[in-house]
Amino acid sequence: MAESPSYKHRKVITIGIVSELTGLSERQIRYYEERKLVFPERSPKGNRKYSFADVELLIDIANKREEGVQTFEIRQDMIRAKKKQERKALLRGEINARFGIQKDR
Amino acid sequence: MAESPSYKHRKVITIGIVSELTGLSERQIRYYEERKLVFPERSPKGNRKYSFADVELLIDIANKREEGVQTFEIRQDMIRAKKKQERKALLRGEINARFGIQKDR
DNA sequence: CGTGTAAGGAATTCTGACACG
DNA sequence: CGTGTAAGGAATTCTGACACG
Repeated sequence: MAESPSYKHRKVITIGIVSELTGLSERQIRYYEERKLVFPERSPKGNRKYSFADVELLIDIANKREEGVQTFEIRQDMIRAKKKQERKALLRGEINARFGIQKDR
Repeated sequence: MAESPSYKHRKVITIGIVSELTGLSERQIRYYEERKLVFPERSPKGNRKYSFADVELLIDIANKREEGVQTFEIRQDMIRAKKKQERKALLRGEINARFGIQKDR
């Protein structure tokens, strides 16, 4: 089953701590957002909030960047990966429609 | 097996967000620290950092407080619970010493 | 393109204290 | 005892921009 949207995906970490956790500068982190690689939430007054999943993603991005991969390519790969999993989810959905688990019985 | 010291116990949440998450005022959160109920870490310049486990603990504390339980009693209960689990850990340790898993073989 | 930096302002957090009860 | 609040300062974060390359 999918993991609960709990600890790993709750957006609660401020940019300063993300910076410590990833070794990236705040400038870099904000720039990757500008390039649509990460999507922090915002506090009422506009402060960015990240999840552990975001932190891990940023570490992956940092590694790719070290290899010289451009943000544009990283973004393409992310989009492709996402579509791929969407197709899988769709497939699962179709299967569930025929053989899926019955709720309430 | 015990959960990894990962997401749930990493101290990465600032007090403002903990306040939002728990519904407690920052004053209350700091006071419970003064009464030795929570133990946040500190960033280099002194800002408090909490874990999701701390957030859950604070919610428990808030519930107890609503029932009129004083911080002193809450603390006593926590100490008792901790000792209880230490005894269990000790017991496990003794058993492992005789029948435990061997490392390196 | 990706990142550093100085700029100015707004929001956050910290501590110690007075208040009430 | 538990919590609110005003106080003053220090650290954080934000945006838009110039710089270099």
